Amino acid sequence: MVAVMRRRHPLSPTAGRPGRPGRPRSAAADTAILEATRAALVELGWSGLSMSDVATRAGVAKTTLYRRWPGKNELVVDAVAVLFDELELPDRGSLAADVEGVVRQFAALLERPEAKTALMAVVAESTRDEALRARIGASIVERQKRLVLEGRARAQARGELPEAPEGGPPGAGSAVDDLVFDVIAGAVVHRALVSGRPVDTEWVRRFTALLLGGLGAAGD
Amino acid sequence: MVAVMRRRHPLSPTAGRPGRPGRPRSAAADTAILEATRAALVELGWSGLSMSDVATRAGVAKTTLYRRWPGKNELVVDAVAVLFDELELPDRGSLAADVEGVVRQFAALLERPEAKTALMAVVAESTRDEALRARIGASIVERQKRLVLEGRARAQARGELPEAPEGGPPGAGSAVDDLVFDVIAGAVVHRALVSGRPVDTEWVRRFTALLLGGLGAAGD
Amino acid sequence: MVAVMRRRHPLSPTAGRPGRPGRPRSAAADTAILEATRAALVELGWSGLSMSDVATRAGVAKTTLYRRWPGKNELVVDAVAVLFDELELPDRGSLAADVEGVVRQFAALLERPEAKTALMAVVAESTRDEALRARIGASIVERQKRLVLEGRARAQARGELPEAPEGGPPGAGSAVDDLVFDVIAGAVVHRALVSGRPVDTEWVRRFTALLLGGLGAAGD
Amino acid sequence: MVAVMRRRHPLSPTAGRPGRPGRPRSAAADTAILEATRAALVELGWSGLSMSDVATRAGVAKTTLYRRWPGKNELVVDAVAVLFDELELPDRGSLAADVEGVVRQFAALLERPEAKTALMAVVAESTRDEALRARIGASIVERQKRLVLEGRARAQARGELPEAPEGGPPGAGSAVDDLVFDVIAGAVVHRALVSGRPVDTEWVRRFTALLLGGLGAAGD
DNA sequence: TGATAAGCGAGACGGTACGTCTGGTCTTCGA
DNA sequence: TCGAAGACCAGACGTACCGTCTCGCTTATCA
Repeated sequence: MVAVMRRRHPLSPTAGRPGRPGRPRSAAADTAILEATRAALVELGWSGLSMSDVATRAGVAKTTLYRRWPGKNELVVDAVAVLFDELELPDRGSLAADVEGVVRQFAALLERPEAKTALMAVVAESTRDEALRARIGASIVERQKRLVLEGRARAQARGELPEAPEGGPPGAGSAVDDLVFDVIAGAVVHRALVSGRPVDTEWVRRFTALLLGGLGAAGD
Repeated sequence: MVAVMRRRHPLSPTAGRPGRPGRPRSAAADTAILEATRAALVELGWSGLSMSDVATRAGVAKTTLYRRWPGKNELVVDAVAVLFDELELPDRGSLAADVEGVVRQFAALLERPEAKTALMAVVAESTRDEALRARIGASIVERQKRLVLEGRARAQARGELPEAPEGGPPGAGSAVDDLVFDVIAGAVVHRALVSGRPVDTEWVRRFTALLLGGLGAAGD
Repeated sequence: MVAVMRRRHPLSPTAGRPGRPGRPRSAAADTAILEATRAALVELGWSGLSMSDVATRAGVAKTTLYRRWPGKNELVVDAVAVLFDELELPDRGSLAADVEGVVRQFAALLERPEAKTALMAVVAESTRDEALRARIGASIVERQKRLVLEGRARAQARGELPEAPEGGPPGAGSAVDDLVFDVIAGAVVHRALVSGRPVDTEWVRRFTALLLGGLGAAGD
Repeated sequence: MVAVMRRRHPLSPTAGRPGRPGRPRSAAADTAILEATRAALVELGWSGLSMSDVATRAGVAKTTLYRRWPGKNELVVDAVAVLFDELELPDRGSLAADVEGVVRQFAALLERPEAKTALMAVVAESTRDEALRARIGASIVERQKRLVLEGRARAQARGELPEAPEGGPPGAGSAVDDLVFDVIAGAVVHRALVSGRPVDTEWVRRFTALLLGGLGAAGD
């Protein structure tokens, strides 16, 4: 017997079954709010962004914001999550080329000011907010990780990597997938945001070489 | 002939040569403030921390805080920087063991709640504040990077790694050092804070294998 | 064609026509704030009164204060102005008795600690703030002056004073009215607050005799 | 047997018998401080004046101020008191002319911005500070009142007024003197600062007529 | 001549209030 | 029932002054 909880802040904020009584929520408001949030992030950065300001930019009342998102953290996660929808991994013919592609995609994202300032901030907040961490995982991290899984599957199809021996669910990701993902995403983020140096061709080449060179050793 | 600039907020806030007129700054206040900051971070996290609260905890007036640090960002950097002073790398006899040691040190630090909540937050802020980035680099990043440089030098002394062919200054770090540092620090941070999974023995083993396996390939 | 200006701080702070959108201002807050202001004046005096303290006493947020009054000066003027609403001049049958009545009314007001400490202070501030002077004039001075005009009109009706020959608006007050008002109010205030002596029966008798004795001479 | 109290803040701040050990107080500092106080009053008004600012203007440390005056109130009283030393009453030949002279002297003083802003303010403060009231009385009020006493004595010498029947000390001032002083000073102050109108020739003429006309009646 | 004592500048100190801003909530009206 | 508007409480922000203190130094008197 599962009690159906009344979720006040669903991931898709406007949702709500159609047959519900009363005036339906404006879908246009959602779009305007998320756009306004990204614009505010670009202009003011994470710490300069305020809910009131977003409401004003979006031409919306503060109540409307709080009815859809519980706070600044969640709003920003949703606002930048759409940027990660654009991530794609065209087949470049070899594992090495695909890895370079992934790295460049991550790096390109991190150069967008709205992503740069927001990502680290919401991760920081998520260290004390389990629900926020889950939202980030679902909206952002999984979208990134998908690329890694795709790349691995493609390489196995090409015969560049052996088939995974383990019997987990096919799309779930093994321990090696997790490791590779942490290494790729972590290294790029650290290079770009902590070391503050460009993710340029030379660096991508070296990094890819290191990763591929080490891949065999990590599988055991 | 270099003009010595009057730094208003030096890294060591109390400094100032002794002959300066006026009542000297209380060194005890510095200690109390930094301790109070760490305590507040543990209890309230980054976003819950307020300058007023730190002042109250430290038994100090708000003016005393602002006289020494320009804002919350800088204060927190200094408060957590001392945690990185404890980092050490005992010689464990082999490169692999030393890498595992470094990884564990980083991971242990990131488990401390004051570091966990603060590090990502100040990095996020630093994306829009060049001075803050420099302060983080000097106080925190360099302290971490030192371990990598030491480990590499030790491995070279043992003959596990070839002598670096390039002629830069010995302690400065080559492109490979930078890469290795970004990979290690980035992967550990990503594992711990983004993926939200433990940096356990198994993971450390796999990661070290990957890194060492790839090291030769990245050197070119 | 007169542009209607949007007054941010009208004399009656809560005003605003009913059709205005948004939550209306709480009328109860107004009352509580003005009462709290008078209480704080009695306890702490003008210089000890602080906006924060008034807000706390009134059980109101500071923003609510500042939304209605631009500062301490204006708040205090409004808070003490209501004391002057109680001023009345019952007909005592003769000009001399009426003058004594006015004098006693003024003196009684100046014995109230909230008026004593506030009146001089806001007048002092008004020497460098034209808007404040206007507010004081409308809220306080005019209320006092009305008594003088009434007393004069009554005396004329009784035949104790000749009809005013000049043709100004009947209620506006002539130069003699102004002079008499300045003499009465000024003398009482000076006696009470500067000389620091009681406005007792003897003094009132002497003062009234002086004023009435001189009235004829001043009319030319 | 009167215990000689060690007065920490004598009226003449620099005083102190010459034989006292230690470095004597700088008399130049006194002058500079009082001048700086008047300048600050002109520029910033009473409420804008701060001890720190006065110290800076006078080229003096804050400690030096507080060693001489207990606070802003007392400092300002002393600073404006010297303006009242200039008051003089040349013999103009008749009581009426002398009264007009006194009135003009008061009015001229009240037109000086440093006096205008300071006088009412310190009187307001004095309503809750007995010592301050005494200081104002001695430094300011008595200096004004002296003119009234002189004028009365002169008129008696001329035969314009009867000799006072009472046998009090000659310079002390009778009840009528007190009344006349309160009427003159009060009316002028009220006209200038409360009503906010000029003390011009016409007003002075009318006021003097009223006062002299009423003088006989008040004496009983 | 040297000890003693006070004054002096500079500036840090613990406090308090300022007036503004933001976070979330609540209350009104009109759609 | 939603949405816009805006008032509401709470509390942090960073600044300004308050009046006191702690320095190192100077300038007097007295022994």
